[in-house]
Amino acid sequence: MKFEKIAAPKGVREYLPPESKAFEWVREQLISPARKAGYQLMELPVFEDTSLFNRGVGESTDVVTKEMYTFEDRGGRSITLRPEGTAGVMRAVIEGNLDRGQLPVKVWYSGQFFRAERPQAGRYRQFYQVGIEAIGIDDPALDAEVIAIADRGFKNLGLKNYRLEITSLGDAESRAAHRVDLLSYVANLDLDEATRARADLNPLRIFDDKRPEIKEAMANAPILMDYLSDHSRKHFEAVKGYLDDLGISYTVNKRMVRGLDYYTGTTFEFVHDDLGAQSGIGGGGRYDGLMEVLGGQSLSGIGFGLGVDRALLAAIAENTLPTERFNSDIFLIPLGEEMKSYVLALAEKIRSEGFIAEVAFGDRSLKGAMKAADKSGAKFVAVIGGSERDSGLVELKRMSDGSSISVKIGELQMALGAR
RNA sequence: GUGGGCGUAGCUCAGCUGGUAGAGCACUCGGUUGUGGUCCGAGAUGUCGCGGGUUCGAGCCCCGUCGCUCACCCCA
Repeated sequence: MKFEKIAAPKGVREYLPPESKAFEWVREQLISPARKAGYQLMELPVFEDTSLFNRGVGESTDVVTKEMYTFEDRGGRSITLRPEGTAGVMRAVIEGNLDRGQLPVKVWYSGQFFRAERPQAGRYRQFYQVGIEAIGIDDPALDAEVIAIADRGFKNLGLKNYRLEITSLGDAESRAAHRVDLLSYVANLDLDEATRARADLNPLRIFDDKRPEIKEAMANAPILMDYLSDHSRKHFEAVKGYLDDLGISYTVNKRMVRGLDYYTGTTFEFVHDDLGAQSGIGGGGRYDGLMEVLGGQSLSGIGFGLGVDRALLAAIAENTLPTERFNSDIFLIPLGEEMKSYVLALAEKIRSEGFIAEVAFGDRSLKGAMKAADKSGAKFVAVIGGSERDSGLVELKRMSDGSSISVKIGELQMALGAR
């Protein structure tokens, strides 16, 4: 009987050893600046009530209209695999009453997100993001710190070929004024059907079109930044000032568009130059109406999401990954069946001292076991047979140069630490 | 969802104008008594993505399909 193989679902990105080590490292570099800034972990479900995203992310967004993994569960509830992180965090903050305590609420998260898009380089149906949210304080200094935390993560990775673009999408008042003028401008353009449909959903989208003829047509379109209210303008100027003081370089992109409806005010994007079409490695911004829309208080918030998969691709492109591979400290080879139990116990003891100890399994020849030890990258090897057990002495062999010393079995841990 | 490119051993690939599959690396074992990385020898591994067609005969040609990949779109 031969069974057919089952492949992974389309578009998922998996990280297997040895590559998983690089993934783990990248994720840690990206999130450690948030921990150091006092952000605390929030561990959330990967699926939520569908209406959370419909309302939170926005009915007009592509994410909601055509990219969500939505299904009915056994209780007849409509469930969606989370396509982004902010809506879920806000839901949990409201539900857990975190907004009733000390503000700002500062949390970080890490995990998988899901969008049913056509996969391509750097774009997967299940992808990994780390992110932070700071909720409840509307202070431009906080905006600057949030951006600085993201930037620090990328710097931790050793990345250089990326840039930070910022803009302000203004408050509701600024946007309403702009929208009127933009709609009438776009109405006079000669657009194809698909583009017209996108324009009707959200006219800002047309700013993001990559086709030269569209870019040209939009050259004289009204820019949101020219419609900012006094409050929005002052806030944005202050953010830029803080970034300057922090020595974080940026360019103001007046035509930046974000695909999630909740963004307001300060909005930013990190773009890497070596990644092909999917070049955004992180992005975020302020979302002033979101909590209220989700049934909570009217509090402002700001946060970001960083793409772990893409950051890893960027680190590979810039060749900044650390080169050391997985190494155990010692590889123990039991000689014969009767020594296995003794060696398993010895391995446990060595591990309890904080060392990484592996055991040779299977009844292979000593030569085969030595090969396995070599491939494991172990720094030391010890062969343990009856004579070692009886004498209490073992040859501790250093794999890098083949030298060995005789040590007492009971003092193996000390020898590992010393050498 | 729309296009382009590609699908041969675990990996990277070769396969002449169609004659029923190969290399390198990796893997396993061995080169005599309990010690790896080099070297030598031996071995295992493929429904040539899948289905159909043309042909005496298809990995090579045709059609379809699935998958991967890149781009559009969108975004992390």
